[in-house]
Amino acid sequence: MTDKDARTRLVEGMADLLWERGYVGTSPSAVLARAGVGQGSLYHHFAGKQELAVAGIRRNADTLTRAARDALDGPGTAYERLERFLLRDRDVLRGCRIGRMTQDPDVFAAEPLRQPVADALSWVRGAIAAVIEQGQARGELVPVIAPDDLAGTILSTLQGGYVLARADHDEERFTAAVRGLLGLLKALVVTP
Amino acid sequence: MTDKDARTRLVEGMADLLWERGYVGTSPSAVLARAGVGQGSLYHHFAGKQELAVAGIRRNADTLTRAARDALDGPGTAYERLERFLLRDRDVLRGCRIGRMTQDPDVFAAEPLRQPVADALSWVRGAIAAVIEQGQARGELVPVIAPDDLAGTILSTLQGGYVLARADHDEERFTAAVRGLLGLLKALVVTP
DNA sequence: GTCTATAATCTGATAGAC
DNA sequence: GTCTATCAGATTATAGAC
Repeated sequence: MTDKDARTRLVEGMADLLWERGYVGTSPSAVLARAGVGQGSLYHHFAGKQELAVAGIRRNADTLTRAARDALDGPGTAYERLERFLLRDRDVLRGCRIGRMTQDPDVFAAEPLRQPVADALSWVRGAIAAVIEQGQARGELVPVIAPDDLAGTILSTLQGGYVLARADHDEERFTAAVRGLLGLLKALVVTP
Repeated sequence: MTDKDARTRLVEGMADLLWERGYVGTSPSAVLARAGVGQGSLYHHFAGKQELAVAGIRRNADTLTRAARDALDGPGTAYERLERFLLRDRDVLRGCRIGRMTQDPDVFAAEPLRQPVADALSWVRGAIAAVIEQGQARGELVPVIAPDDLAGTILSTLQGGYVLARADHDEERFTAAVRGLLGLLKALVVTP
């Protein structure tokens, strides 16, 4: 990590700390310590904490959307693709690096911070909805629920699963919620 | 509010600020300002910020479990009771006053802060599971999903619904997720 | 019990040397 | 570009008056 330039190390350090501690819980000095750079580099490359945080959030958003796309794309029926997405490897107790930002009061209030969070979650929701829509069009899924609504339910279950798991320090809370959701989704699968 | 004693006003002020700004985002001085009391009162009644926060979290936990019980208890089929719980009036954009605490790094790390959060969410999950179990026992719901798993899915959808709504500054994201969930739950209802 | 005064430390940012 | 030095203000807490 020390082989990269100061700017890159600052963005990576901020991205990690935003995931761990959120925006109000992250101080510029903590980022500097993690990145191993001096005060001057931060204020040379960025206007301040907020501008660096925007870059950190964008980085985390890229990681999230890439992982979602990798799981949702590829072969299989709609159910199989959703299952692959729901069961993909996750650092459950760390929570969602993007979803957690919505609880931060300063992120909620400042448009530059909130926009990339909203964009990333909307993108994932849209990708899930597309799989559902295709499944309904192909006759794999019973079309009793609007794809957008069901995509919201699926993404919400994941986001809420992180919440319950972190409350109990127990990944199983997340796994149980996903298991329940997969049970519900199976009822939509058209059996020939 | 000024007609109550300093201790009560401190707990109420802390509870409100924990909901709005979380633990790391709330300073003792902000609580003092909201409660309208001096520094001395805080450190007379509590050992410090953390002990006051424990009292604030307990207060918010009481509010949550009371509201959940009021919606889940009462007449109706299992589906009707779950629907009443899912559609109850909520201050969606403010998020869940208990669920949001799980994203706070200091709450996640400090047992005295985390325990009342875990207890409250477990209580609500158990109350939902009891309704499902009863519904399955009475033959109202198809018993294809373990009540505990499904209760986790339902509570997760709510917690995640807050996340999506706050990301977009739009209550409809929460409502859509709940609508999708109700659609899934309807498939479990036994039709005579 | 409640208040104000004080203090050590941290926060977010600027100045200016190299 | 990157660094260290510095700074005004906030944070968390203690001391002691009333």
